[in-house]
Amino acid sequence: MEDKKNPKSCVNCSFKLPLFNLLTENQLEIINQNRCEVRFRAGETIFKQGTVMTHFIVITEGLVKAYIEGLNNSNLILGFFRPVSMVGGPGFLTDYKHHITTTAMDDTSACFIEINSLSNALKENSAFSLEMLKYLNLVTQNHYMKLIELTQKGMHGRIATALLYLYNDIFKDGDRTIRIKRQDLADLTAMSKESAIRIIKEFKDEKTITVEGNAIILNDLLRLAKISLMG
Amino acid sequence: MEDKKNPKSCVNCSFKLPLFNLLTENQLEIINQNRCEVRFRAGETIFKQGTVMTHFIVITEGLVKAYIEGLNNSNLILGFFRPVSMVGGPGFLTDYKHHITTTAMDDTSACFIEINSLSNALKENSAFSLEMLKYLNLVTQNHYMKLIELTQKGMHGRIATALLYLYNDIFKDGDRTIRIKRQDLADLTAMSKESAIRIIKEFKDEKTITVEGNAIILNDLLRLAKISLMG
DNA sequence: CGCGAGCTTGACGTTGTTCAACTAGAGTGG
DNA sequence: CCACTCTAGTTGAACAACGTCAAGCTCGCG
Repeated sequence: MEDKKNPKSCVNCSFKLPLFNLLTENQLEIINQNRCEVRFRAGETIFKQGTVMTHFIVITEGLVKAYIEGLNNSNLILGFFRPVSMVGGPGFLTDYKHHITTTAMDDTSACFIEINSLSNALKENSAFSLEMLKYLNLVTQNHYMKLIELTQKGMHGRIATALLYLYNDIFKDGDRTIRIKRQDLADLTAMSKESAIRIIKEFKDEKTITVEGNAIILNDLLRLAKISLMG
Repeated sequence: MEDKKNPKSCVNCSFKLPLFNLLTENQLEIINQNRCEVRFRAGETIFKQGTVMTHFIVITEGLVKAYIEGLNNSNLILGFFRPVSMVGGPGFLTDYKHHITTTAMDDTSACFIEINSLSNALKENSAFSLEMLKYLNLVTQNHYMKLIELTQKGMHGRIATALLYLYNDIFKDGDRTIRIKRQDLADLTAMSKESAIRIIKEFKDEKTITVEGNAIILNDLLRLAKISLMG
């Protein structure tokens, strides 16, 4: 972890989320004075479930995994985040604790926004807080989908959905390659690592995907979509 | 369904949620002018997943079931609601669609609050919108718990948790009796009706509960809590 | 070279679903 | 009053889905 000088202010930040364009220069300046930027190496924990929530985090570089630490040391991955994403948490305005853990998957930069300056901005700026409400509602829609996905689909469908999610939202850089560890794929789809491996092998044997170590190439997106719908 | 006269205004409503005490008399009056109260008979649908979301609903009487209509005609019950509860939905400020279906379990009264008057109040009143953010975050905490519950526990644990939820939150009227249909218990715990029946029978055989038709008496709360933690 | 982390595989047991049949009770119409 | 029907509950047997355990593998790295 390395602290960065603050060459730029939130006011003219090039990583600014659209959401923050609703703030006045003055409001941004106050947020700017109460933030810091931190770099994480791959594998490091950014914040941990159960700890006190003092900051909102905005990912400005790298790749982050967000997961719930559940029962018997098994995790449920809620999703991955690329720049520029806000990673808050439902502790805000409630118990001010983190309810999830986030770790860096690649070397990652995150902007830590102090929570009080954020809630002040929300109090002062109603357009901003309505956008925040909208954001939370989108998150909730995702949770609904995830609940149905994980409770009503078989393993093939869940893996197919996960692969398409990773392809569409996380590794959307032109080619059809995604990179993920087997354990992470299992934690994303709520199954055992061995089961995830077996499904991946089936997809490989039927040429739907090609596997090269941690890289998975999606050959047949249509077939994956079909399996995802109900496999 | 029977329309009620409007003898009272939101301003002095006795069913008002604490949240709404943050509004000024004027703001409440505007909401009052754009609301209506509707009675539903047991079994009737209050609003249905997929339809346009024009109103927020506040339950003032009765009992309501909220569920996601998932795959293959199977539902996932998110929870039950007693007066006084707000039942919104993540369509607010996003796609303005209902993402869940709600039905009346008993004869039920609901206050329909027009969405524009609500979002105007949110725009004007920052304390109100911060409380709304808080409310949404609490809902999200619940979704996290539900995700872990449904993906990481066995059937015994899920049924025990469901029984305790119904006892603590929905049927908290002194005695230890809850009332629920087997199919609803299955939809609440993401299992088949037959499986729910079998677990209930096991609990009955070991005297943890007593069953009389749709009524279930929880004899051994401690044991249920233990099973709920990891059964 | 040896070590450790992640990957892979097979055998096996458990968990949970499906299907089909049967039961009980509540309403309905003759 | 009796058939009839509909819904909800119940049960067992067969089956499928999924997890666990144990072993062996690969590969990068010190």
